[in-house]
Amino acid sequence: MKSKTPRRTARKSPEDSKVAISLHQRILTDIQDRILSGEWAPGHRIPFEHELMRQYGCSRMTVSKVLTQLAGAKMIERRRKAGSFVSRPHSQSAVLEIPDIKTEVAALGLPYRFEVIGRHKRSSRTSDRELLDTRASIPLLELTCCHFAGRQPFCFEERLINLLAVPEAAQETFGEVAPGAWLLGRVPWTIAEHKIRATAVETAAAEALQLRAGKPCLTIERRTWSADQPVTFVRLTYPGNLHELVASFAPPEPPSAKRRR
Amino acid sequence: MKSKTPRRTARKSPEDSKVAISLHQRILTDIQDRILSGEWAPGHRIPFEHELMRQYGCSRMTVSKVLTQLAGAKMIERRRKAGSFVSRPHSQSAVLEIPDIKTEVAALGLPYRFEVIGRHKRSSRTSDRELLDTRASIPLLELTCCHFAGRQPFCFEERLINLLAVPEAAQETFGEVAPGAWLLGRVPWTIAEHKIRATAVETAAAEALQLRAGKPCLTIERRTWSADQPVTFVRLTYPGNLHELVASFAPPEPPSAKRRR
DNA sequence: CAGTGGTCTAGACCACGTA
DNA sequence: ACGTGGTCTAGACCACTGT
Repeated sequence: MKSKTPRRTARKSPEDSKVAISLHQRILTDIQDRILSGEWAPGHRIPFEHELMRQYGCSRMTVSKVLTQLAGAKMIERRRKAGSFVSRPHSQSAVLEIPDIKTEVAALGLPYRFEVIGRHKRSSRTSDRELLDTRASIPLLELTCCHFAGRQPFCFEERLINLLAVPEAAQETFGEVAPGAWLLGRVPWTIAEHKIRATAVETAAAEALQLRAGKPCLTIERRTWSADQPVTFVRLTYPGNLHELVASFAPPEPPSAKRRR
Repeated sequence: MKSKTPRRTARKSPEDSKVAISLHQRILTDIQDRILSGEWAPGHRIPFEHELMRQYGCSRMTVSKVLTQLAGAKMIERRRKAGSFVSRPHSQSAVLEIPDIKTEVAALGLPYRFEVIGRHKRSSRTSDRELLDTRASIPLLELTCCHFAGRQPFCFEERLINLLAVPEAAQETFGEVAPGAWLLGRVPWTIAEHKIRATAVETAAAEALQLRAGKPCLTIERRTWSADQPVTFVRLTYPGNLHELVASFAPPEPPSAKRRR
C-alpha cells in the first residue's frame, strides 16, 4: 500500500497526446511568459512552491527544479521564508554587462549629465522597419541625446521607441531620467540583440561628440523586445578612445568560486 | 522499517565540519576542475550516473542534477545509452559567439587564406605581464598573421602564446592551421575575457590590412586561461566597415522555443 | 517560532539509441 | 534487447529569516 504510484497519468491522458513536453518545460515557460509579458512585473512574488505543486499537481522537487533554474538565470530571486520574486532586469544585458550610461560614467568618478537634442513623434518609415523588427507602420518616438562625463561628451544616443509598446513615452519629456533608464524602469523584462561595430563618426554624432568626421567610434546597436513585441532600437556612439567593452566568459554557474576575479 | 534514513550523516560528520558546501557543488566543481584542467579532454566519457552515485554515495537524482546543469552550460553532452561526454569548447566564447576566423569568412561565401607574417620566441617583458596575466618572466611565442577573405585582408592578428602552457607551440610553424584554430584543438577548455574597442588603425596593422593609418577598426582582445594558467593573448583588428559583432541575449535556457529566430 | 526555500533520498517508469 | 539518460514522486531534514 505504499508504492504503485499512478504517476504521470495526468500528463499521459489522451487529451495532451501531442504535447509531449516535459512538465518542467511547461512550468518554466508558463512562468517565463508571465514575466516577459509583464503580467508579473519585477518585484512580484511568484507563487510559493506549495502553491505551484497544487496548481500543476506535481511534487515539490519538480517545481523547485524550475525555480532553481530561473534563479540561476537571474530572472527571479529567492528568499527563505519570504518567497521568490521577479528580479529587475540587470541593466540591459547580463551577457555583455553594459551598465546604463549613468552608472558607467559614475564608475569613472565623473559627474554625469545628459541633454535631449531632438525629440519628435512620427510614423515608422520602411527604413525603420528592419531596425525595429516590425512589418506594419507604427507610431514612433524618435530621440537623440548626448551623454556627458564631466564636461566631455561621452556618448551619442539615437533612439526609436515603439509607442504601441510604451504609449506613456509620448508624454515623457526625459528631462530628469535618460530614455534608457526610463525604459528600464518601465518595461518589465526584455530580450535584446546587440550589434557592435567600429565606425567613422558622421555628421550628427560628430557634432554632438565634438569630433572631427571620420574619427573612429564604437557603435552599439541594441534592439529590444518585450512580450514578443519590439520595444526600442538604440544606437550608442562612443568616441573610440573613451570606451571599451568587456565580456568575460566562464563555464557554468559557480566556476570554482574565485577562479577569475 | 522503511523510513528513518540516516541520510547525510556522512556530510555532517565532524571531519567535514567547516566545508558546509552542498554535495551538488562538490560534484560539480570536481567534474569542472577535471574538464578545465584537461584531465578529461573533449570527447572523454564522464562516469555513468550509476558510477558517480557509488563514488559519492548519493542518489541518482543528485548526480543527475549536476550533469543536467553541466549539459545546460554546454560543457558536456549527454547521449542515451552511450553516456555523457566532455564537449569541445564551442569555438572561443559561447557568449559572444565569435566563430573562428575561417568559419567567419566561410560564412561570407569567400575563400579563406591566412599568412604568418612574424613568428619568434622570446621572454615576456613587463609590458606583456598584464596582457597575459602573469607575474614571472615566461617563455613566449609571438605571432603576427593576416587573414584574408578572398583577395581582401580581413583581419590582422597579434598573438602571444605562453610556452609553459603549450610547449608544443614552439615547434609549430602554423603553415596549415591558423594559431587560433590550432590552439582550439589543443587546449582542452578555457576561460576567456574579451575587450572590444574602436581604434584608429596603426602602422603594422594598417600595412597588413592595406588601410590608411587612422581608419576606424574594431579591435578584439582576448585573454585565455586553462587550468588557471594563462594560455594566450590575442588582438584581432578588423577593418571597421567589414566587421560586426552580434550578441543576442535571451533569458534562460529554452525561452519559449522560437521566441526569437 | 513558523514557514519558506535548499537539499537530498530511494525508489519508479519511460524513451531512446546502440548493439 | 538492454542500459543509459530523462523525468518524476512522496516523502525527509535542515537552515535561514521575517514576524
